[in-house]
Amino acid sequence: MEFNEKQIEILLVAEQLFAEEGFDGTSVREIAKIANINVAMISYYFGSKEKLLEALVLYRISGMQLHLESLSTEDISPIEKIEKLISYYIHRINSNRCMYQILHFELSTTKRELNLEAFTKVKKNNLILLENIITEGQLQGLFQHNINVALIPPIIIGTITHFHMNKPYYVDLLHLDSDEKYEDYIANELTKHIQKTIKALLIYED
Amino acid sequence: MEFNEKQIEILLVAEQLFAEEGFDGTSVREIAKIANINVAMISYYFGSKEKLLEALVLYRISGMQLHLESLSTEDISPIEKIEKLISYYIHRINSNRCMYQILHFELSTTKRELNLEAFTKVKKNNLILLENIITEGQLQGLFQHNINVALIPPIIIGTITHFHMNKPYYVDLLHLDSDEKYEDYIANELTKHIQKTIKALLIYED
DNA sequence: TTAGAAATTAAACAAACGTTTAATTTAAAC
DNA sequence: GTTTAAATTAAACGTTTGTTTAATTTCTAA
Repeated sequence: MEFNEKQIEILLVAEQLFAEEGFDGTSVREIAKIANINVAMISYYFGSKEKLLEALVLYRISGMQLHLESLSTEDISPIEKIEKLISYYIHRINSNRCMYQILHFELSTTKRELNLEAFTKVKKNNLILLENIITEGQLQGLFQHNINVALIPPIIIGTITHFHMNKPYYVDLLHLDSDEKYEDYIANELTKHIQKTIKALLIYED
Repeated sequence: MEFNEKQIEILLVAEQLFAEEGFDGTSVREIAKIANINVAMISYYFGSKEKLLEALVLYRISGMQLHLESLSTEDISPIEKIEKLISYYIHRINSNRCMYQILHFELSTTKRELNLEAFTKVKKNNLILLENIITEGQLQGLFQHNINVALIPPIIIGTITHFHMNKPYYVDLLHLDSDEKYEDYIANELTKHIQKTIKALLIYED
């Protein structure tokens, strides 16, 4: 599926609005107004509001796969690989914040049936990559053996997502009184915190 | 604010629907139908759909404070206190799953301005409790000192929330092919996993 | 038993919704 | 320059939305 400039403009406007106000909280007229097009263009291009959402999800997820295949073969320690993997992870969630927000809702609503196979595939691929790194670390005697690898991504994704969702609360609590400070905090403190947590979990003797 | 049986029935129906289909995805007629009342009763009792949401949030949050004041003075080790705190935490999120789902969305939407002071207060209280336990552990030489306490709740809440939101994915991945298995997994594996993670983080030497 | 308040109802309200229509403009191909 | 297809438009479509009205029933207290 390929889109022209106008279609992409509509997709981007829809993405932001869907993230901010929810799919059901966003009207096609709102999208059309901000994208500077006629309402009918949405049906004309995408068929319907719901198909617009499907197109958007597909458009974003296709570009979401981590480009980390090379990581497995890099000549650095498993610990460094974990650190790299986590910062890539965080970066991806950060740069796809709106889409994650949308998916979060769509995953838990019974209203629509989105085909999220592509998303599942991405997640499973990343899990295998993580498993490989951990196995490598275990073979080198660096990591413990009784580790539930499937529950590591939830820590990473969950923590960041929760942080984003409760932005006002953490902005207040941590005095992040500018967008720059907020972004910096995620890129530094929060990233380090998660890296440290996962490292601790891998090394910690139960 | 006190509610009679009929009002509570409406609140409970609304809670489930708001969680499943979102606030904007739920119509007052749908609520009325399931709650077996006339649509006008919602306006009659609560004023409006939006005020119904406000009432619901208030109704739930008021009963949400963890009853853990006693935990500080219990005669168990800081590690055990942390473990207890986490399982209480998880239990609370589990038994307030719908409300968390609703709050998650309402916190990140710009559509409505909910007064969530009460919720913030609960969170801040729990943070203080956590800080006290960690300080106690540090004084006993059990925990490290360079710990960002404010970032510990996000790990706990974020991980569980993420797990719930991606239920279909984890049901498939972990073969949790019945509701009982799913609940058991949260109460056992996932809870232990989070406890282990936090303990590791507190003990791990950077 | 009766008066008054509270609860409940069906119907109507205007506004907003997603979508379609039919007419018109723009662009591309010959 | 003409023809044909694609893009764009304003208007209208039928539903559904949250809310209000006004009439009626149920309950409560004197």
